[in-house]
Amino acid sequence: MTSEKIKHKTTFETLPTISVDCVIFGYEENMLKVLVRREFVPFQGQIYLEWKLPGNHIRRTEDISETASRILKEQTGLENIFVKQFMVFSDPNRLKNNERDYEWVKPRLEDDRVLTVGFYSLINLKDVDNSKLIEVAKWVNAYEINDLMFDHKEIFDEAFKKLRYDLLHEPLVFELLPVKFTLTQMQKLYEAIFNTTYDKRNYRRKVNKMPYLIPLDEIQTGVSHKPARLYTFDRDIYEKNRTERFDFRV
Amino acid sequence: MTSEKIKHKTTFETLPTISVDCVIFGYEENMLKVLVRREFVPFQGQIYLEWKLPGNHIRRTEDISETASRILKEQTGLENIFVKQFMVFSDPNRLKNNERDYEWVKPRLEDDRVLTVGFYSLINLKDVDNSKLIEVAKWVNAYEINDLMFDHKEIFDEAFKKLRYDLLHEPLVFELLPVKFTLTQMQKLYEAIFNTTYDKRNYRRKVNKMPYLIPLDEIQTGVSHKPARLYTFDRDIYEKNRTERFDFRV
DNA sequence: TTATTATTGTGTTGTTTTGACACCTTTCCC
DNA sequence: GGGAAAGGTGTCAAAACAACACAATAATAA
Repeated sequence: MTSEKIKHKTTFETLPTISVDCVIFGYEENMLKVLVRREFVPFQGQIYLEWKLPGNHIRRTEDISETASRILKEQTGLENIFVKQFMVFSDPNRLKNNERDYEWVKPRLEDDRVLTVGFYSLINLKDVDNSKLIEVAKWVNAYEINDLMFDHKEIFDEAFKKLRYDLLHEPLVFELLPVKFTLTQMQKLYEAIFNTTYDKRNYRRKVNKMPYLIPLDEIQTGVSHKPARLYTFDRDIYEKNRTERFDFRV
Repeated sequence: MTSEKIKHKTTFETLPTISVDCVIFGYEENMLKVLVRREFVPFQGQIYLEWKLPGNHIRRTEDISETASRILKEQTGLENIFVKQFMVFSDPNRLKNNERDYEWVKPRLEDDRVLTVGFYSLINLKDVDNSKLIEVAKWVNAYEINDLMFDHKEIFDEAFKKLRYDLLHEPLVFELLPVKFTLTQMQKLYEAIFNTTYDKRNYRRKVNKMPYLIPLDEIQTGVSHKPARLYTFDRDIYEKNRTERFDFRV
């Protein structure tokens, strides 16, 4: 029984100097959203309402992707979600730069020198059961994130940059869309991510070159305009057709 | 004096669960090279000659870029060199997958659960004074790296991938070239990195669109063919002209 | 001195891609 | 039935791309 207890302790033991912070992107109503957590921060006799990214320390027995997936499960109730590491933040003073935030976090830590690995995640918000969403969490328009605890704004900015960067190489938008979607939904998603607009005809010509974008024999229902044709993403075709770019920046 | 001694200890204190491993790229004689370190590994009565990437634990007071630069200084004697983090490797068993390597490394560690942050670095080999190069280090053709200790081959592969990936966004090749270089030198460098060939006329037309590639009024000397015109990279122009790509993968 | 070698530097053509642009068709709601 | 709000479509000029050969120039050898 003692040996069982020690083994159990190792499984859940966290490494005090390493954490994972997650930038969880979702898409809904033509808006790119990010999940933030609320905290009440007492400071000098006042209570401040603050927002931060979800995060946690890694466990001794975990790979960091497992940590990220665990955080996601805790926050949204979802499993098997796309997660990708994007950057390490390792300033020794990263938690100390704001006095208020530091006073709040210090008692929660074993060691206040914490390196964090940033992960971004992409969620189709149709899959999110809001009753499973952790009570203190909220989806915020990605373009309205302007003040977060610690260096979390910087982490968010870097994640957003990396998402755009990665879209040059991989069609990640499918992680944010339902299984069946219209071309316009996808267009508006790209527009939301890149904060730009694409000409519909040019965009349709471009995406129709994606061998893994499959037109369905179904159309939208319940819309007060001409119903759009539905499409889906074929992961097998995508994997079979992946090619590397032998290309460089001018 | 006791307080001074404690302060000194903190400055150099390393974090036992976090390290940095460096993939140092150099370019010479039309070959892309990588710096590897030799180790003699005793195992079951035999001594094995092994190669690994340079690496070290981070210090409590260091940002990981500082760690990477410190490793570079140790290995090559150089300072102010381009370094970029590319990936975190966090498998809890990453050091244990090979028994021989593990037995060698174990006594050197405080904790055998070590997360590492991979950095790649780009060096102009003309800047390297080989007398400053650490004795146990060697430059190896990047295409001939096939067996390294621990997960270092995987780290190397990922760095190489990221280098190519990043070249889609930034003209990093200038970090590998001397201040004055010929267009053909640069062409062969791109060819070495992408392991492909470019048509000279098409390549020249493409690079002549780089606003930051400055033709000099100098030509090569000491060559037994028509001397090529020299060019240089203007970082100020590059920074002024940076634009983001609103582009996605088909 | 001349010939040889090994490069450097250059333009053209056909094909493909890109950027800019407007209007008919289809559903729901009043 | 009319209006609103979309979905879906093609053309043209310009730019980019892929494929392709030979004159010019320095060092070295004969």
